[in-house]
Amino acid sequence: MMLEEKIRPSCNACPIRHRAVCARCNEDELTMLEGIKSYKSFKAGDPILWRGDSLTYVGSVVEGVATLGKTMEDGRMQMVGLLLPSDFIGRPGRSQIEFDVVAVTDVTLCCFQRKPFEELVTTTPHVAQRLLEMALDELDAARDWMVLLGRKTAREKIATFVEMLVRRQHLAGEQAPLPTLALPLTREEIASFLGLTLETVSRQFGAMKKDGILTFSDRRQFKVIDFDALHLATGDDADGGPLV
Amino acid sequence: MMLEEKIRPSCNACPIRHRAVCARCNEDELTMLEGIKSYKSFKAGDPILWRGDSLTYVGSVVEGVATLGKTMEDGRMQMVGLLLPSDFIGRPGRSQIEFDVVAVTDVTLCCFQRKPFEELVTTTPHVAQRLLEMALDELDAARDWMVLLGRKTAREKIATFVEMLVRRQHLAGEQAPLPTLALPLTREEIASFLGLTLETVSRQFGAMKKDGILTFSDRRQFKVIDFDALHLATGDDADGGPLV
DNA sequence: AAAACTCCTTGATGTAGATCAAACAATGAT
DNA sequence: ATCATTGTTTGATCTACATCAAGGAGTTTT
Repeated sequence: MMLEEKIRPSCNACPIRHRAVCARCNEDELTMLEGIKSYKSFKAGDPILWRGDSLTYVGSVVEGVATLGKTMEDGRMQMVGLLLPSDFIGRPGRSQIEFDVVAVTDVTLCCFQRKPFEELVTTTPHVAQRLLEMALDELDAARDWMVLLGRKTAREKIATFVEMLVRRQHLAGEQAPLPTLALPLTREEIASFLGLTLETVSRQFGAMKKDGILTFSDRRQFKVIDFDALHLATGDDADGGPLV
Repeated sequence: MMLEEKIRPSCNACPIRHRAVCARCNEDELTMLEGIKSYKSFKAGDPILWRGDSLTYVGSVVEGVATLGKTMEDGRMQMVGLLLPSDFIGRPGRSQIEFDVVAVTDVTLCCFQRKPFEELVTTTPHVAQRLLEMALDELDAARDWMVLLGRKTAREKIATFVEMLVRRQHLAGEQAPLPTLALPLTREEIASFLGLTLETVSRQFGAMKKDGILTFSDRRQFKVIDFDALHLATGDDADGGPLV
């Protein structure tokens, strides 16, 4: 909730506070959206959508963390996205979803019925445009992640992942110099995001602790001590392209 | 050219034959598009766009094959997309491109000036909608490729790649049972698409030849002998989700 | 027709990270 | 308090693929 307000101040005026669509909606459109809107909650661990499920809703994360992934027949699993507050779920124009969506913490979604939502997309250029913009952002992020999966070392993967978390959580909070950050995923979940095993993730966290880049107060609570060293360890170039 | 006509018969009536936008354009829109359209050609090996280049055009591949990729500072390279005829290049709403686009064969593009094209997107819901649809398709493909990069073995990667080529080239030609297919990329380029080295690619092709799945007449010309074995080798499930 | 490329294959060796295995928290249940 | 359960660390070993190296097979250049 706070997040959306920070990103798009104009959302304050919008009863829906939905990053995707409210920024330039007029009164009629907002009323219409309000009518097809509902909030849904999921407990940590709950599946939200299963591959092949028919999509009766689209929406976005209001609170909590969910993952987007695919499991192969023999059980190998790859996460393909991390859904944090303000991220969109579902695809207007598609009746089915291709990936599994799972709540990793308690999650609240703000949902719109898909059919009427698609009506809105069809008739309202700025909504379609905003969704296109978001889809292209996600596409860039997915492609950057392909570089990570295909070419980066285990250490570079971990560093990139941590840097992404910092960047995403920084938007929400203020510019405090050394904030303690929450690690919303288990070692196993991180591993399946990075194309590694949980043991390798654990060892790399250990190494970065030893190298004075990170400290852990709790297994799921950490601080970045040396941002420069962290960035250096990502293998990305100086300016640091956008990643998720 | 033939390709677009097969995919969207309605494009026959459209002077532009541009899969992205012409399907439901009216006369005014077509005239407008015609005015900002131009064809551009590139020789095999030519860079088409470099990361960070400002995008003055958007467009799509009419003929030839191009690759989309990113090179890390130390030279490691990952391809993140293969651009075949009808594929779109560039992002309305973005002034810069995040990846390198390179012609691997001689390439012809059909280009539109970005600024006026964006005007059209802003004012014409069905164009924005069509672009959204395409972006979501690409996103699904990118995510499937993330599963490949993160979790598949070398053999599975090669099998998946070959199956994708078959699928893409099948749309163009007719349902001939055993067509000879062109391998548009070198071993090195395939390797950088699959997150492997060229030696591993070569060895895996060798193995699949020995196993009676493929035959090569030339290094760049092959036939699939055993489609079932090929699909089995991909590691994907029976129904075979869409991949590029 | 020889030289110089570029691309590909094949072999020998090395290694990052997987796999196997055991023990150690932290949490929650009885 | 004790016992499960779930997540994490750490160690020993293994292996798929990378890396290093050399030679072959087509092209293009001279």
